[in-house]
Amino acid sequence: MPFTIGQLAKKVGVNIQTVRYYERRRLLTPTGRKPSGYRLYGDDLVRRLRFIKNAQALGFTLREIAELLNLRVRSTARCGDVQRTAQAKLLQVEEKIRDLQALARPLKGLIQACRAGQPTDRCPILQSFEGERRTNDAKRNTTP
Amino acid sequence: MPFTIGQLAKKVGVNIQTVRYYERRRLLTPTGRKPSGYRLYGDDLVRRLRFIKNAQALGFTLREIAELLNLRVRSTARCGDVQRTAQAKLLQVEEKIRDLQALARPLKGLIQACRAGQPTDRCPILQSFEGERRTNDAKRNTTP
DNA sequence: CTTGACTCGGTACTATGGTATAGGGTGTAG
DNA sequence: CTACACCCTATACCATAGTACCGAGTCAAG
Repeated sequence: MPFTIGQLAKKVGVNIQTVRYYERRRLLTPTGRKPSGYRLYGDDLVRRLRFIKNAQALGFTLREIAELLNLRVRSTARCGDVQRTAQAKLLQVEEKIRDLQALARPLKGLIQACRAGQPTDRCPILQSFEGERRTNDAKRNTTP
Repeated sequence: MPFTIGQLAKKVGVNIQTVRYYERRRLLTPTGRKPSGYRLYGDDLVRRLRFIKNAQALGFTLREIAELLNLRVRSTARCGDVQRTAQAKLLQVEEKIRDLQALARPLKGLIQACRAGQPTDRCPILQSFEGERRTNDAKRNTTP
């Protein structure tokens, strides 16, 4: 019992055009087509679409999301590639987690300060992550 | 010993145009100006600019970043606002952390599988976050 | 067998976050 | 005092991610 693009879009809460856009970007290929040409989707594609939207909210670009989705061990060959990519993504993810934890701290402090009626001078948020790491951003060109 | 826009941009590794763009967006006001009109920046603005770039990599929009940067307890008045915003941001941050941890798990599994030479059928990443929460996205219009 | 909701592909438009370029002024070392 | 690197404003342009609209075909209920 597969469903149409409109039903998929409604289930996940995205625009129909967006679904078609992801198809052009090779992120979300329909399970099949009706003879009429209508796209047909199964539940796995609901999960995939949700993944895309969630990953986006974490600061991954569509290009990076495609990379994540293509990660799997097909055979012993190409395993080096997969391992390298997965390792790189893992480092990226772990850094994001650290940064978010650093950001959570002053937010908690702020909530405390409010409760205590203690004015906090300057901006306490700035104390969170001051590093100059700049790990991210697939879009940066390394040789300008 | 404040410095000019070019030096600021170089310190943080962003384009000069970008710094001016953030100024237009009211995210980064120079400390002062020379009589000639040259913008002048201090070390606090280096930190602020780094914050902006880091927060962006975590999936916050410039609008959200401005909100974060304006969070501080000025007086006992307006404290309700601050507390509410900080609380909302904290929840958002904590959800991002959970999602990233969920994403880290299959990445680790993948690296293990590679080492063991165990092919993983299908895409193991998809198992990470399947929820339909959709907390994020300040840009969604609530009434379409 | 018509009507209304849905879908098709294609093209055009939008918002966000930048980046480039033009035309002119500033600052300092030689 | 001039050459060169830097800065100014302003405007134009770009990529990414999405959205809207068009004319035409599809599908199911009445």
